[in-house]
Amino acid sequence: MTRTASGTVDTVDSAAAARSTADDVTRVAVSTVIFSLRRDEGDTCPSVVLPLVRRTRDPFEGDWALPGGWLDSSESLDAAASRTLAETTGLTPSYLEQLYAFGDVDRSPTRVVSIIYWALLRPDEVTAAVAEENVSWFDASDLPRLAFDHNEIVEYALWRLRNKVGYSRIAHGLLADEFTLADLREVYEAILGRRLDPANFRRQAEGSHAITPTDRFRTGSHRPARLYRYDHDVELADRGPLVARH
Amino acid sequence: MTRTASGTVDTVDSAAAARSTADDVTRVAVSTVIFSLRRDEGDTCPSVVLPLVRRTRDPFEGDWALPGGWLDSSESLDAAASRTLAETTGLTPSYLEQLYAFGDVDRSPTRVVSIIYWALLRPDEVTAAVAEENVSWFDASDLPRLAFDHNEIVEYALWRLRNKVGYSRIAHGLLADEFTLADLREVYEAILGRRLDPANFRRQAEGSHAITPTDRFRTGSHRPARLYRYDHDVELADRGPLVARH
DNA sequence: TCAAAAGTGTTAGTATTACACCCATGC
DNA sequence: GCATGGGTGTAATACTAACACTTTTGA
Repeated sequence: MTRTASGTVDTVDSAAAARSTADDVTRVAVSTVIFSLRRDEGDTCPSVVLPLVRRTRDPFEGDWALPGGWLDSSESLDAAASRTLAETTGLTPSYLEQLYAFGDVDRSPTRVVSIIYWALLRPDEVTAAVAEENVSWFDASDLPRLAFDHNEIVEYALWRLRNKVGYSRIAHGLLADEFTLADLREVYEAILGRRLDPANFRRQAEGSHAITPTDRFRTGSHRPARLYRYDHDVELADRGPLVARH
Repeated sequence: MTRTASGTVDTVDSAAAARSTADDVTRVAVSTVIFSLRRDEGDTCPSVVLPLVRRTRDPFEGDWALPGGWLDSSESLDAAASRTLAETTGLTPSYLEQLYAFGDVDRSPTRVVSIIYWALLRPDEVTAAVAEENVSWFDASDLPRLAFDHNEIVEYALWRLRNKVGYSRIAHGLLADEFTLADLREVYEAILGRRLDPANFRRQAEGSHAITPTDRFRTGSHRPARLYRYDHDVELADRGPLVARH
């Protein structure tokens, strides 16, 4: 059994073999940008927040970084994202999707290719992480200087989030099972950074057939608001052929 | 060779076993799905085609696979995609973008994480590859069984292409510098797989401010058609913050 | 009763679609 | 001339945005 070629074509095998001296190996890391929403006391609208981990060793010791870890040779990329996420933050997000592979030569002192995922957390899923050591939540629009190229990565993840909220149903990943239309609208407003007309938003949401009204209401300070839940038939279906792989 | 998984211990020879610690390292490959359009003789509309490379050794010897190669430790992912593409096919596409990272454990006999790119070729860029050995062009809708998980990868790339053509200007990457509106429309029709109204398409294209009319015409069998070219100011700007990195 | 959020109605503007029609050229 | 694709006009429809208005609750 020849152990040389496997990835793609083999016309470059000899060159690759010559290069693959032990410490020349490029390692593969997996990290995740986790988004959630937090509403500050008596605030106009919630803001996008994400958890970061303080580095305890070089390089970038003391700096904040995305949660992650090394890819284990016996697990898939998706599994590595879930595992490293749980290990570093204790979180198990409801929504997890690959974002991009970053592999510039100088993005780390040693050669590291990082497969980045992004995740969404419902408000009830957030509790786990607040107790963890070395984990802290930051406002996405007000980040410190992060380790490696992680500032750039978060910017890209935010761009994807804002884009995807326009044509997909990912707001689901940031809401509890039951929610009012105002809750849903606030998710969109927080991500898009602008107010939306309640009347028009209601019509769009109801017309999309992505949500179904329940017969329950949330009572509160004013007129009770009807609670809705997502149609599970409609969710996803915007990630293409890849979702069928699991 | 029909060896499937790497787990059958009794069939592994001693040399391979001796290397098995080194093989615990996951290697990184880079491959590319290259799309172009080909119009068959007297045909209704062009079809999407892509070049594949025949494997000359195990695993999947004799099968067709995506062009690619190993990531060199001294080059970025983008550079590796360009380099391996040129080495295996002689092509230098005008459009090249990362697609997805595939890393399931059993996608190859040895552990390989493949960073997949996708590319678009203008008709004038195609010539280089037809002369290469072991390279052949296939209709995207009629592929043979490919090596590894490359069938799945091509499906995903096609999905991305069809999606992106809806909100982006990537048709640019499949056309020569100057083109008629019928040329442009045919690109969309080939990718989307349906006919478009010429009148409405014209208005949309002209109203998008992505193209500018020249004062030249293409003369042919009927009334001459005005030639257009793309506004270079407008192109791209749909890949988010990542494009600024080069 | 009043403030405020829930929810409904209406209208203007804009984009999409379908299709009728004229124009210019090669044969 | 006439067939064919290039190019223009137009009406119907659907979607979007703006905003006036009614309803229902807690205080």
